[in-house]
Amino acid sequence: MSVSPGRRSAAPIADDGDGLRFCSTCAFSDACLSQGLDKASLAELHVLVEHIGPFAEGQHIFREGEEFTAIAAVRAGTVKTYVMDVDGREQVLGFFLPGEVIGLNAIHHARYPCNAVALDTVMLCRFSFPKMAMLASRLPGLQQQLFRLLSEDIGKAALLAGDYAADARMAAFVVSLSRRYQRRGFSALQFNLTMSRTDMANYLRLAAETVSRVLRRFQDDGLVRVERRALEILDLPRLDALARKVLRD
Amino acid sequence: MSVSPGRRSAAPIADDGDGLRFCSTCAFSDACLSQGLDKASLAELHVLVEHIGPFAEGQHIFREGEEFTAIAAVRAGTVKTYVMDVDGREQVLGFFLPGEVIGLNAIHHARYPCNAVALDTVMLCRFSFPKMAMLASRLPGLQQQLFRLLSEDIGKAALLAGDYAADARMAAFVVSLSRRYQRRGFSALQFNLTMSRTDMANYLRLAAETVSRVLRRFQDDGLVRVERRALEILDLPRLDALARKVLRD
DNA sequence: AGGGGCTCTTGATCGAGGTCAAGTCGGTCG
DNA sequence: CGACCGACTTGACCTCGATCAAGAGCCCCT
Repeated sequence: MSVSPGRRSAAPIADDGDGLRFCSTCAFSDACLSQGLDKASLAELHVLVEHIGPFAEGQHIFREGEEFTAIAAVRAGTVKTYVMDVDGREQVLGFFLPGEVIGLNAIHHARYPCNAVALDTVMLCRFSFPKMAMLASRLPGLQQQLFRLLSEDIGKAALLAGDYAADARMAAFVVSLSRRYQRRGFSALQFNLTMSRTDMANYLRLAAETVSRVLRRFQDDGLVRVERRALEILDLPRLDALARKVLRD
Repeated sequence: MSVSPGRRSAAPIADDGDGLRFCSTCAFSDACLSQGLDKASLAELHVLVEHIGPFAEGQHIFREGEEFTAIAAVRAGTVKTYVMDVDGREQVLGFFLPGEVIGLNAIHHARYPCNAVALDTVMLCRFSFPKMAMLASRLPGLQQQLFRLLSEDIGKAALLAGDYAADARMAAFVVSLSRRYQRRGFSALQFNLTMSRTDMANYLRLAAETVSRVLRRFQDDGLVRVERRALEILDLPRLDALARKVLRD
């Protein structure tokens, strides 16, 4: 990606006797790229991995307009992507948790169309995209997985586009985080909001004050317990119901 | 796609002496799939094309939940994609003009996540996706083009997500249509709105009344001339300026 | 400890756009 | 031709969330 990475290291491959296995340091974070691949393919994919980081809070991973060279899976921490409005206001496009892939929207113009910044200490698995594409030509499973990831992001982006009430947006956001953490093996009911209220507000297209008020109301209604950045979900079903309009599962 | 297509025909390939050429009946509509491909690749791609249609106004091309088998390039007419809200309200996701590709967001779940309906008489070029993916393995140019198309749609979807004023949304919509028509060789300054005010409103997340009022204001300000579905752009620069917040070029 | 930043919260007011209601226009059908 | 029906327009009012303003809590720093 850009100039900023801390350290780099080749990815070690562990052999557990049964054959090649994913290296423990990035096993779960690669999951979304490697789902459905056989061991031989995994090994080939693994050669492409470059572990980079740590990025400190506030450090940029790439910036709008930079040449696109690689996609990256988040291994640890949270990445925020955003663009700057014509009048200098930040527009948050998304938050990427461990296991999720950043940079997919850069393929089209061969330039990153947005900025990506670390919200806390971030570790990444970097994949050269040209090399990845070449490999995908030989590995149908990998190609398919890339198509799937890209296609998934189209839907995700459309999610926030609706004109939902502030409650529905907020609930959907919380439920989405919960599910994504759960999928990666974290607690679904207790986690930290790694982003500021302002970031959440920018993402949800609400004012920061509204985020505050809605969270307050959620707490008063016994849906969640919020204290600073720590969030506990107390009534997931009711939260789900609120989020349903947006998430449409 | 689903059960409804009218006629089907194999795609004829014309030889202009200089070698294989795209058949005239779908030359431009395939453009976005075929950009950057050499002649040999084009010929291979062409074998996959199935011309289907015409679909009459109101006829569905696919429906939410149906098994995903193919993507399709619009050859003529306009396709609207939409989903139904929990409380039965239509949410318009997009309009697809000649040359644009529908079905890309279905790859992920192997099911169409939305409905697609013809707004007027629609002709399509249908491509079996499994076959297309296989071919893409052999033709790096095609694979790249598919990645690009998918990546492009991620950005497009994010476009509407911002919290823009009604004017900006409307202007961006008109400018976007203008550019897309122009790219396909149609007039950039005079075209028909093939969708109803309600559809536009649903797409732009506005009330139909607001769409009416904004168009009225645009006309009073000398930006456009609207009469029923016919639209003429009178002051593109000023319209561009209004749209800028949204389109960010 | 005591500032001096922040992030976040809470309250008061305002406005863009939604909603409701009533009309107008154009097209279609008996 | 006239009645009807749908798409569209226009006006009056109201609501949700933005904005403005002020205060509370937390953290870092000397």
